[in-house]
Amino acid sequence: MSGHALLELESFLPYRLSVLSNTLSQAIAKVYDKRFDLSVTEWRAMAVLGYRADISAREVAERTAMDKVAVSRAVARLLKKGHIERGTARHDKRQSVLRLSEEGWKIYDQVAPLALDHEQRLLAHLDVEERAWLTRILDTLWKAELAESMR
Amino acid sequence: MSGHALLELESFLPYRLSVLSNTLSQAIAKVYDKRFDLSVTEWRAMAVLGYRADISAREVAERTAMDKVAVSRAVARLLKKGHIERGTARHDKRQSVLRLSEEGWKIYDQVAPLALDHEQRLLAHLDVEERAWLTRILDTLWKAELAESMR
DNA sequence: TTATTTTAGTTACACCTGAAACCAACTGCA
DNA sequence: TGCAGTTGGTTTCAGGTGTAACTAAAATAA
Repeated sequence: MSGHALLELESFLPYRLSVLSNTLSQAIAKVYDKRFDLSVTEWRAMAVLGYRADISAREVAERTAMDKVAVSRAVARLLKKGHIERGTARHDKRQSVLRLSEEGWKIYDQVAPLALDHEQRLLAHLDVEERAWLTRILDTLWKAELAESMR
Repeated sequence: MSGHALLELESFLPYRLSVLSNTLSQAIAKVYDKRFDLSVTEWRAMAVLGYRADISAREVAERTAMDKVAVSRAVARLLKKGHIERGTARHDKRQSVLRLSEEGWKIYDQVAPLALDHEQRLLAHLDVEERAWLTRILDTLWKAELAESMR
């Protein structure tokens, strides 16, 4: 009976997720930071634009779970580097229309395989059953946390 | 055949982990930030000190997976607020010896249950089997990533 | 039509962060 | 001893970040 709540960080779920995900993200980030001078936010923006082109900054924000300020800055940097191109939506002059430039695609085509590769090397440690559980569980937790955050 | 690697962010493991863990951490962080004026790093340091007292800053860094600069700053702020106390190790005058102050314990005793509560509410969405799988899988991934980072 | 509110995106501010340089104390080895 | 290298911890600097305030355009309402 210590009289204090027992919070062991090492087994506390939010902490474990955080450490794992940060280590993971940084490991991948380091690669494209050193080799391609891309920050995490920049790469995320490029990643969604590689998957779906001609979308607005707001939609990039939604799909990357970054806030619009972060996106605005990432977009500004990517424009300056020439990795993306920006137009204006015909039906709404406020909205931008973003897409990877030819240069951008060249970088995407190098970085995306690296990222996927890292993921595969990790997943290689899990068998089929575990992967299925993981996917399902992350999905459940994500929905739960979403609901939680709306309370 | 698009000719480009298919990287769908929504199903990319590092991305999913990152979004989930950030949302989760921030949700918890918001509580103790608003109510107790504690940053994530500060709370993490307090959490390990609540679990194991009289350890050095280096050991806090290890146990929180923060780097020593972050710990140094967190410790400085916690000292100023009076939440922790600092001594010097007898056998090594460079090392600090950190522990929660009485004030610090009072805060710990309020925050720790809140954090544990949030975790419980999340875990409530998983059944016993899923929790077991999650624990095992996170453990595996963590070890895999550690090995990966040493390559 | 005009007035009000909402939305897309940028800017300003104050804070937080990591990398590298730094200092002091310790260790290992000759 | 004494010198080289390592380690614990702090400081500095250059950027990144979130919040709030802002502008312009669009949607809504009167």
